[in-house]
Amino acid sequence: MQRSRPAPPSLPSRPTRTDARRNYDSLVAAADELFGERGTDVPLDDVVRRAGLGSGTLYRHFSSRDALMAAVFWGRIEALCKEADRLLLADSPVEGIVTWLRSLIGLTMRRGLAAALAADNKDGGSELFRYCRQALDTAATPLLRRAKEDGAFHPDLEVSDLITFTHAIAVAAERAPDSEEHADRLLRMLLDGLRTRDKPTARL
Amino acid sequence: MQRSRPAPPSLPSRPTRTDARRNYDSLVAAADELFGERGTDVPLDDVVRRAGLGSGTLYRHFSSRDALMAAVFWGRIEALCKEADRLLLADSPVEGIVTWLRSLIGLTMRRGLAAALAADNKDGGSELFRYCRQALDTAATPLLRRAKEDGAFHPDLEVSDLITFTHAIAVAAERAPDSEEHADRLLRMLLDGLRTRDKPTARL
DNA sequence: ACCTGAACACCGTTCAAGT
DNA sequence: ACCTGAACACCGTTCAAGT
Repeated sequence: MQRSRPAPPSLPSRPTRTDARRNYDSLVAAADELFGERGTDVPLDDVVRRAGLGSGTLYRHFSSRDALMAAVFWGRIEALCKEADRLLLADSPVEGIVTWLRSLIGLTMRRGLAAALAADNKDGGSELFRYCRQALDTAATPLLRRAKEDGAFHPDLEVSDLITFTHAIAVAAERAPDSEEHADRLLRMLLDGLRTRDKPTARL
Repeated sequence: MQRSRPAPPSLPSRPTRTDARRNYDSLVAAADELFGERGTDVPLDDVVRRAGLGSGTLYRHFSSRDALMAAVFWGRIEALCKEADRLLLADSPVEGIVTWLRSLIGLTMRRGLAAALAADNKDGGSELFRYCRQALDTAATPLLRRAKEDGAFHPDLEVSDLITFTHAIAVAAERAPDSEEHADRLLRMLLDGLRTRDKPTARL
């Protein structure tokens, strides 16, 4: 049950040499800051400049913008996957997965992460993002299965589709002033159905 | 009831001079082809080259890539808006809007249009895309209102959210081999709820 | 008025020289 | 081993010269 999760295919590992590791960390820290301030499409040159390094150093450690993004976000994604494991022990299967979906939205909303992960669907997406998606899918699978076994979710629902919808919520709520509440409202509607339940009083 | 829909704020109008109009049309045609073949992020230089023109001509007619995309897609979006008007006369309010949502997915799936419209949420989005979104919102509003009056949709549901979810479906189904069916399945689940209905047999 | 294409700017990426 | 920064490539955008 404690099987370790493998690292992404090409996630650059932290170097061992002291100066190299310091540079690596500076780059990740600078990128984290700038991604937050100005979005994940900030010029890499600015990341390099804030880290006080040469541009070649960035490419030594990160083969692409995606690799840098993965290094910045991977820690948080991993934490989210661990949370999924913990939530398997929740009293209510439904509460377990809903709590997790809220956490997912909390991570992806802002920062443009949701849009990046959602857009990654297309074949052109990078290997690293596909790996992030897959890690989230894998983590959520037992949560969803448990909820299905409880009869609480549509049997045809696939994890990847559930997460895709969740990304849509994050993207949509991102612009709203009360993004938290807006996201919650959308999540509730998504789970309960945009159509009202068939009640005796409603026709059809 | 026949109120005319205003043109987008900066949608470039077709020039009157014969040679200019021919160039304009060549650019739109070339862009339409290349967007279909290689995605909407194809280099503008290639569009210019296929049209057999100078690069300055493109910028004379289209102030940005978005303006070009708008010119390419605006006709189809307008047609979709008109379809919404027609569907207001459908026998069943629910069928009316569901049919329209299917058409919307049909337009946005492939071509990366769904991703572009969805990503446009963020403030950085262009004025033209915001206009496209708004045109779709405006067209769908009476359809949704009618369905709500019929008691078929959640009263809290906003048009923009419904369309956002629909974009998510288009993005998600785009990669699937059987995209049409996949999209249909997701749409059905979205409307009916990802959670199963509360049945006497299911607990909670 | 409109068109052309060379020139410019921006940014990602590489690589020779240096530590 | 790793770092630097100049050099290169790509692509969007402008503009002087031409019709």
